[in-house]
Amino acid sequence: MNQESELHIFRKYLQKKGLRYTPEREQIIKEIFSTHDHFDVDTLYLRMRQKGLQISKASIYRLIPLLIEAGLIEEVFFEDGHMHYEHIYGHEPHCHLRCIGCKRIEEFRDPYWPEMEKMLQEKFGYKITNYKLEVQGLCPACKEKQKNKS
Amino acid sequence: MNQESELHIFRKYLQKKGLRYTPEREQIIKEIFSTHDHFDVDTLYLRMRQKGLQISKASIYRLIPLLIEAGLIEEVFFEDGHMHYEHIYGHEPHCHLRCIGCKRIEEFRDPYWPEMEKMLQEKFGYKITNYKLEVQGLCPACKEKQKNKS
DNA sequence: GTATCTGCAAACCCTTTGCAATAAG
DNA sequence: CTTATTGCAAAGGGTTTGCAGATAC
Repeated sequence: MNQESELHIFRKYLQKKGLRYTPEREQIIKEIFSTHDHFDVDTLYLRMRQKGLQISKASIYRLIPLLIEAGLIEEVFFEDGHMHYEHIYGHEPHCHLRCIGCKRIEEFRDPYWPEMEKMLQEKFGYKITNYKLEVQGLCPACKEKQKNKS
Repeated sequence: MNQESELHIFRKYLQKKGLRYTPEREQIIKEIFSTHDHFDVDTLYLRMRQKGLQISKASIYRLIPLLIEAGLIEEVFFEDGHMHYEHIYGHEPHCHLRCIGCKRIEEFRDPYWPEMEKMLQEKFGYKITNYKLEVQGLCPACKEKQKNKS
């Protein structure tokens, strides 16, 4: 939950891989974990520029696979022509409910997952590493708007 | 399940929208529904070329949003830099279990979905239109391979 | 007849990559 | 000192689009 932990985990990951801890990487990670929100490369880049941090997009793009492998972030969905990411370290596993009208995203816990996971392991013999549940629909406000149109 | 139905549904959709039913569109749809598999634009395009059908990629790209809106196909995942689609008309709703090793995909039914849907509708007030559950892991064969490596 | 559709090629946009200079360990 | 990293700009690759001719209705 606090920034030290993510940086610490990432440093250990870099060490194990023989990679280097640079000021650029530190700044990017701090920026990513400064909010609890999903992010995409462009938004992150602009956010950093606005704060006067001079980081190239290339460095962000090159960092992302490392953060994923280190278990700190993951791809959540591809939309509007680009990938969106979210933190996973320090977050309860959760699913997304997205409004197709206003693009709002609600998060919720999947109470059935433990049973489902067991079922999949038994039935298919897989070692499960990851799951992603995404539900789409119309939020109350957009539902209302749509009703008024028709 | 049979090709007439998809074409029929699509014709009705076009009519309602004031759009046109062309030989090109018919050929693309027939090709898409000639298998039960997922597909992507490039593979579909090459498959059609090999059969001697002269269709431009642009026509495929322009048709896809219509097929989605008509409820015949849907985006399943973005991988290797491009989108993958699957039929939904005439198919039971199902989820995907993908092996991160060999990229194999198993399909399964989610027995908990009806309850989950009800829960989401009650808790968030959404009108649910769509859901997508994707599980990743290692299939038995790839699990074995990985064990031997370490 | 009129508006949509087609194929082509160019444009677009996100992402990756080659390179030379820099810096971490 | 050695090897990874940076920023830049160019290349890559999937997808979209402008256009002029063709065609569904």
